[in-house]
Amino acid sequence: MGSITIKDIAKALNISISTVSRALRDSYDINAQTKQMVVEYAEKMNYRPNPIALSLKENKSRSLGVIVPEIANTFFSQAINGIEEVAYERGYHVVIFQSHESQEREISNIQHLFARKVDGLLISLSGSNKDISHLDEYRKNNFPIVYFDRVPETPDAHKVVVDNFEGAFKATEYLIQKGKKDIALIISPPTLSITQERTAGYKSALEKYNIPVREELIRHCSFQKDEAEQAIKALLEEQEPDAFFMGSDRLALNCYEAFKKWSNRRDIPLVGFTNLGIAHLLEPHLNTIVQPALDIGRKSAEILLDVIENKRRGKGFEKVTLGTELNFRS
Amino acid sequence: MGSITIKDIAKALNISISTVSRALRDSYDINAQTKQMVVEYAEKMNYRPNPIALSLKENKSRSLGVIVPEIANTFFSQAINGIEEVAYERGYHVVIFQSHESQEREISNIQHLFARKVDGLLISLSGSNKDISHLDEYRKNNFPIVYFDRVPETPDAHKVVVDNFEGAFKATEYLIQKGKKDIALIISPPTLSITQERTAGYKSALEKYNIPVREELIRHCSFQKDEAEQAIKALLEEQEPDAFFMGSDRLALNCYEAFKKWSNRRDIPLVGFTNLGIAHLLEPHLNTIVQPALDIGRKSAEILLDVIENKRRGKGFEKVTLGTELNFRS
DNA sequence: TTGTATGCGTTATCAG
DNA sequence: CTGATAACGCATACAA
Repeated sequence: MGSITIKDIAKALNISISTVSRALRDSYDINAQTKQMVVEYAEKMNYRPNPIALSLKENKSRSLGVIVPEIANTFFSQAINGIEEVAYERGYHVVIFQSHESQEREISNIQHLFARKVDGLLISLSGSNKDISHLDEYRKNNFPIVYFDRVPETPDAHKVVVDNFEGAFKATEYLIQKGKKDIALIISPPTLSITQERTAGYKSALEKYNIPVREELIRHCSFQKDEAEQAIKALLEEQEPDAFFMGSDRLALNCYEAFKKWSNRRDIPLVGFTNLGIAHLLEPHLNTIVQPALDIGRKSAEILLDVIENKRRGKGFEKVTLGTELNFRS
Repeated sequence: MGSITIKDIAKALNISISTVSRALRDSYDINAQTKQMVVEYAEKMNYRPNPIALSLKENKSRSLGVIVPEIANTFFSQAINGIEEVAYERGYHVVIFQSHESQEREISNIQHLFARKVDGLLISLSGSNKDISHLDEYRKNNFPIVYFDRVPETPDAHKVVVDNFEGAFKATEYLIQKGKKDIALIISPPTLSITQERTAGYKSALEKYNIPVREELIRHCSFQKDEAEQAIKALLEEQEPDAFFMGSDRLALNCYEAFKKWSNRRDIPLVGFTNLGIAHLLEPHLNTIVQPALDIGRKSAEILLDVIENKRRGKGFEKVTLGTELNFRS
């Protein structure tokens, strides 16, 4: 286990450290025999270059930082799966942090990550973010960052998102086509990009079918359970909605639970933006708009690594929009 | 962003690098004034020691490796939460890998982790493991390892588990007290520690109530969906069980789904060993035995860090057993 | 083609 | 009390 170094190899083979380094690096100017000897010996001794020494030398770590609000959330854990897949394939490893929806922790995570010299950052913004000024310093210095799912407004950023507008539009349209008119929307804090886009999709569908938008049917909730419950309860008591659209992943479950607690109406259809795998097992049924989390992760990592490795010189900022998958009961 | 180094400070203050280092380290023999000057300047310039340089010097990385079968699993993501909490508190960061239930990937992860010079390893073994011979090398060298949830048999290891026997016993007893006698058990591969303990708990409960164990009611399944489905279907058709005990986390959901598909009997109670947060929302109801995942993670990390930091000299190997929480509908 | 020297950021040892 | 120097593992410019 006592890891072997190029120094050990050099000593054993009676050659200089640099020769060993060159042989292993396949550098120019190296005698074929010497090279073979070194490579074979290294193989035999199971030599592995010390990544820490490399990092120190090259001032990079071959690691990517990932910040998500919460790991224990199907969408994010699936996205992380995609990120890891691509990262490991390309020789990077992944350091995961959770912001727990707190901007403060997000900032602290970012500092940690930079102290650790990650080569790039993948981030889905916390729900309590006012802005991304805490990233300004890095953005100005062209530090590689890719935002996914919850992205900032600025066009000067790489982003991977789903077509939130379309997903919300389709969901609302589905409910309208079921004859519903008073469709409640429970949605994430207005600061988030997803909130705005999904709300717009919802309103646009209503407009298409000439249904007036009732602002009192729209409620913003952060991700605490009781908030969702309050919203649902108030809506049920005050507005008598004939359908519910839960516009955000974790919110969807909290809302579903609250609905089940406060209403036994089975004629009120429920639609949620969620990657929860078990929605189809629920009674009453929860129709879902599912995000291609794995692909989001993959694509984000690909862009980030391309940026890091300078494989997209001059290409400018990219925004990738993926489609959503609709699971509606016919 | 261009991180400032101890060298920059020395130059700016016209003193030597070593003096700066000492001032910052609060080492012995240092003039109070000099120290103050350095500390203030470092503060002002937002100096952060380069962890990579430290790692190289000290030959450790202040990072912990974590290997779990799957992140996108409530139990494991909760456990990781606990691990991270303790790790960050004590100044370590966490590198997470997934074995995807493959021993091959587990081995590759371990190699990766060691190349990265993690200071210790937290691992929950993959379901396809034959043994832990791939860890022998590290175990022999006293490399700090803590196993959690899915642990090896050897007593020469730190382990954090739940009382699987008791949990399974209680679950079975609950079903017996509901008047059930032909209780089917669907359980993980026999190689896993959890499998053996839970099966023993199940059998012990039957014995206590003088119900003969019918081996044909016990089915082992790995974690693929169709396997669970086959098992449930076969049991329903061939054995007519009057209750189901699903003895493993991911299995539970697959089995539940299969049961719902192949049977509409609502008089057959279901109990599952699972941390799935939404069990109470399901119809038919899924009674659960919940593992204190967060605490398992916390405790594992604590032990590991104590081992790493030599805070438990001479204490020998520790096995911590935590209780399960029962969510049975009365 | 190979070896020597240097530096990445830090701490520790040894002189002064 | 402070400074110079070596060392951690590696890659590389320069010298031979």
